[in-house]
Amino acid sequence: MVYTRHVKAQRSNSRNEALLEAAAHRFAVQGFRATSMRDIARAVGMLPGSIYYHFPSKDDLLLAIYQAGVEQITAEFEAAVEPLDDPWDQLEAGMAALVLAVTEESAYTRVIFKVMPDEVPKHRKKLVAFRDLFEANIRDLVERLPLQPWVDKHLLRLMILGAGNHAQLWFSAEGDYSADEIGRAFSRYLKDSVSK
Amino acid sequence: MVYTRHVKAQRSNSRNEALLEAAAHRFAVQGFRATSMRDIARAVGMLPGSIYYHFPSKDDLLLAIYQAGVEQITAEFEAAVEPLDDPWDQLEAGMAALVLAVTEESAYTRVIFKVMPDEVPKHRKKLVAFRDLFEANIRDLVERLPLQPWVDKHLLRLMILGAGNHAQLWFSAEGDYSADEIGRAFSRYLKDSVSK
DNA sequence: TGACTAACCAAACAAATGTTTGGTTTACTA
DNA sequence: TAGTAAACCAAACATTTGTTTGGTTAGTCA
Repeated sequence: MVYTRHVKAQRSNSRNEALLEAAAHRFAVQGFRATSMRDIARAVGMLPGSIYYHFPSKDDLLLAIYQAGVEQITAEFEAAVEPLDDPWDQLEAGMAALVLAVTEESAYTRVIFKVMPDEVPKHRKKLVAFRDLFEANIRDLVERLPLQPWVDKHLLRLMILGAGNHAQLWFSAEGDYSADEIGRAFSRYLKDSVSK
Repeated sequence: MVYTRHVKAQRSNSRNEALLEAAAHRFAVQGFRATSMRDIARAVGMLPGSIYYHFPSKDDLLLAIYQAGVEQITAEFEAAVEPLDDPWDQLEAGMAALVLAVTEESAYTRVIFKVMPDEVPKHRKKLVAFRDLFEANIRDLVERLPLQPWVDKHLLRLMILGAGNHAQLWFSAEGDYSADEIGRAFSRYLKDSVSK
């Protein structure tokens, strides 16, 4: 019984991940509504109805992707920031990690910035909560910066997020800039203005 | 004959604008795909099929909105920037105009930043062209800034656009900031860093 | 008045959508 | 080897979608 469950979990996880990967890729490229269950099924080589053996609905598919995406980007973000001591070095590394997350090949993180919570009313609150979970990292990062007194930390955080988020629209893997270059450039464009 | 056409144009324009206004509002709030022709029809008080007397398709509706939006935002942008002499004052006013455009009540301009060209393959090229038409204004604005030699004008322009664009996601009309405040704050956060 | 047309209605259509249902295969276990 | 359950197929279902078609109304013009 227990052993049987273990085997099931293993098998299920294998196809589960393939499904999540394929769905995430489509969601990141085409968006949520423009991606049909038939698209996803075709990508993993099964029939549309078969997806419902693994996930109860399309909405829940996105929810799972959101969760995986937040876990991944948070891990990447912390790995890039925590080793550094200087807050401005942290900003530089953090923005680089952000731009990387919205442009990298792995689609889980990209979905978070491509698909907005309003598109899935059923899970809107949960999706917002997931986003907040990540954005708290940026909030903390800004909080540690020694800023001029006239700088609004709230607005600065939203500016950082917006600049990074927007990169997904124009970033090209074969382009002139790497995600790292972009993130670090953005942080340089801010530092001397707002720094104390 | 000519007179008849004139009358037709007048009448048609009246309902035409009502349709565009309603469609733009829905597109700006819910997005393109999430808005059905039935939604739009209900908003203007007619049946879905009747829309096709005024516009040949849903895609063409968006195209017309895009055009109107670009004309409006370009006009607003130039009206805000041209009277000013100092390039940095122009940046401040330009970013304020940008944030206003993505958040203001009139929905035409908001649609441009909400609905991406890829969502309407039929008119993708034309939509991109319309966007470029506006973005050229920001390009010119950045071009006039006296910048440090290490500043990449291309990246700076995209950062400005991203920060402004992103405001549509969190701006609240009853919130703590006006569109003007936000835009001017953003420009301040950049100026001293990149200025020569 | 009578013809004409702009503007709309009423109803349907074909296609695509998310999802359900019942059956079938495959592999492991007792 | 018989049985069990995971994993999937095959086919349909109900709904929503953009759109079309033929008819109707109201106002204009000669």
